[in-house]
Amino acid sequence: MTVTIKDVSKDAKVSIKTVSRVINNEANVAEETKKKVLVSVKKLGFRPNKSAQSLRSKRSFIIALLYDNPNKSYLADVQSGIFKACKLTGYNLVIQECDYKSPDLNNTILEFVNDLKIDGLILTPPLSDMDDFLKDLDKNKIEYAVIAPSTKKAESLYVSSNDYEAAYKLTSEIIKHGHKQIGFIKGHPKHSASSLRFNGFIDAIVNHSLETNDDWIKQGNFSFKSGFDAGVEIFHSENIPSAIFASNDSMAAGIMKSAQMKGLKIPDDISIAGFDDSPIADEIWPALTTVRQPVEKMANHAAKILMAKFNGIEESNQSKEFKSDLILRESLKTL
Amino acid sequence: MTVTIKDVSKDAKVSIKTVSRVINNEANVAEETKKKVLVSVKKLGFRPNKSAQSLRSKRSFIIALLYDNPNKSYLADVQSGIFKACKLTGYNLVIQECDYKSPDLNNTILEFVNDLKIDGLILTPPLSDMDDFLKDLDKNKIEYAVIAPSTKKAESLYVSSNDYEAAYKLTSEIIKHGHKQIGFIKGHPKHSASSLRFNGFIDAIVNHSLETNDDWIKQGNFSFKSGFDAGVEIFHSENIPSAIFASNDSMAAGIMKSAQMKGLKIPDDISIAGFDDSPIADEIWPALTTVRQPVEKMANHAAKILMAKFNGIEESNQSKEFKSDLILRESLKTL
DNA sequence: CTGTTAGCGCTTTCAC
DNA sequence: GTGAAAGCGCTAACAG
Repeated sequence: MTVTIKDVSKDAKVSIKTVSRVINNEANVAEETKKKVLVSVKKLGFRPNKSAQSLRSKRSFIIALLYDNPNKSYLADVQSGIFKACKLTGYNLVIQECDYKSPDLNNTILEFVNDLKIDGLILTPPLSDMDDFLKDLDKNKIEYAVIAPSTKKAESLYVSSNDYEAAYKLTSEIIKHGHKQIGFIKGHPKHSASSLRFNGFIDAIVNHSLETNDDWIKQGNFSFKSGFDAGVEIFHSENIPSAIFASNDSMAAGIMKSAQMKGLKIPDDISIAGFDDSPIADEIWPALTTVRQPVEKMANHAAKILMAKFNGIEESNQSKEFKSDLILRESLKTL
Repeated sequence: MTVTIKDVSKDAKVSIKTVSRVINNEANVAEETKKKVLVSVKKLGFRPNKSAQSLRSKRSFIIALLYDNPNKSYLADVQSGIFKACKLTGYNLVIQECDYKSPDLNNTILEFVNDLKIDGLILTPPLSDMDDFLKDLDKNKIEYAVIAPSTKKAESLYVSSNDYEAAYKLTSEIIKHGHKQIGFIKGHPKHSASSLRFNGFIDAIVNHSLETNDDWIKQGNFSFKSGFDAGVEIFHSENIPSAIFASNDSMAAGIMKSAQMKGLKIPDDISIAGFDDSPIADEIWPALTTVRQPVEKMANHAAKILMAKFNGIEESNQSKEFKSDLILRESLKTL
């Protein structure tokens, strides 16, 4: 009925251990023998029983994606990148929603990893920054790669994006378009990207010898509503900036709504820029000038270096920082 | 080091088999004995080794979500609903991106299920409608539940939404708002929801003794661009409808853009309605009147009835149809 | 380079 | 109601 390693060994006239060696790509098998085995494998349609492999070797060929309530399109991109990496290596992908505020997060995950013999984890923000949690993983010798951590530890696997540089570049671009009075909406304070983006903005302003106005700098939390509220406040006064840079697209859309409700034309009366190039950026009118991060590629790389690591392949291109692209669209006008 | 069933049996002074009975909730264990065992389980912190269970019993306590390139926010909702159901039962969730056009879809999935001893599958459109594929699953005795199939087979597990009724209701609502000249943008022809929504629209029009105009009925494919193109065509003529109902929100956003580029005010010059209540519906301005389907709940239910089935619990509330809500927002105006 | 043996941790089978 | 024995399919450890 089901073909086992034993059947293959009989068919190929070798020991089962030799078959095992071949299917695990171990050294010390003569080319000749290997070929013989592979022929039998193919002929019989043999597929190793993962449960048996897992029971014996304590690995599952499964990796897990951990996330805590992210933006939906971000999640889909991350997941897709990881999945594609898994496809290439034959690994499978389990997903695990977490609550980063839960007191038994650590235990839940440790049990999860232990139960399924998960080979490694991929963490997304804000999990990427939970040092406690990461230490617990280290202590338990659980392999992981983090996406977009705020502090990049040389000894750990990570992928990151250049939030600071991208925000700096976008701000410079806005300035190049002739804007001198630029507002900024900050992102969620717990999210490491928020301060990076803000710093990029501020430094660009300062380096171009411009000044900021505290009335134009508002605290948001990445939600549409927080952007809308910030916009309402800003547009309430008579003295409004000529451009506003929001730390993400949802907030930028919120600002656009508040501006349009005030009767302000975009981009004629006010220019708007966002960050992320989420689906909405291109489906709103006027379309948003924004920054695109290669999220799927980043996640793909994270999965690749993770799997390379526990397969003993220490690649040279390990952890790395990815560049973002400026996407110029109609919401930004030249003054 | 790791606690096994043997350790528990020693501690509780019963046989291994009895411990096994207890952890699997089998019958024929005296209450007394059961308690004793559970105490030891807790005391020692025993967790059954899934690989061993799986090797022996050929089940994995894993279910899989299969999808083919869906809308990102739809995927996130479906996934979340399934995940929550899994949490309750202790199952794990593996995800599998598919290409429904691939000639080896069937084999890929059969191997996947067989390799991981996946206990059951959840299918999303368009996989839900691939009869070939479903037959292959049946033949191989693979359990599955489908989300939003076009034909609901009594013998299979499914969850569906009332696309037809919802489209009928939304159209009636538009008519109630005084509109007599209503355009419609169809969805992707391969997607079963497309014709249901269109039929709901047409029937509402006819039952209200109104007429349609072929120039106002366009074929789209659920993409923003297809909505935009349809809008450009419609607004190109002098004779334009007073309202347009697009089969999903992305296309509605596309129409809004084409209208606004033409200088048409929404909803003063033209009313727009969408379908799905995707994130964009509420982040665009003016906000979209649309239909909200309880996608997460549907997926949650699908997972529940699937797991109930292979755990031998034949619930009374099996397959079921979920109701949608009309969401009235600014894009629809009373004439 | 190849093979033998033992045993991972559990459930199945069958006996009592 | 309970238990003893066998063995799922594979890999680790060792021997040669």
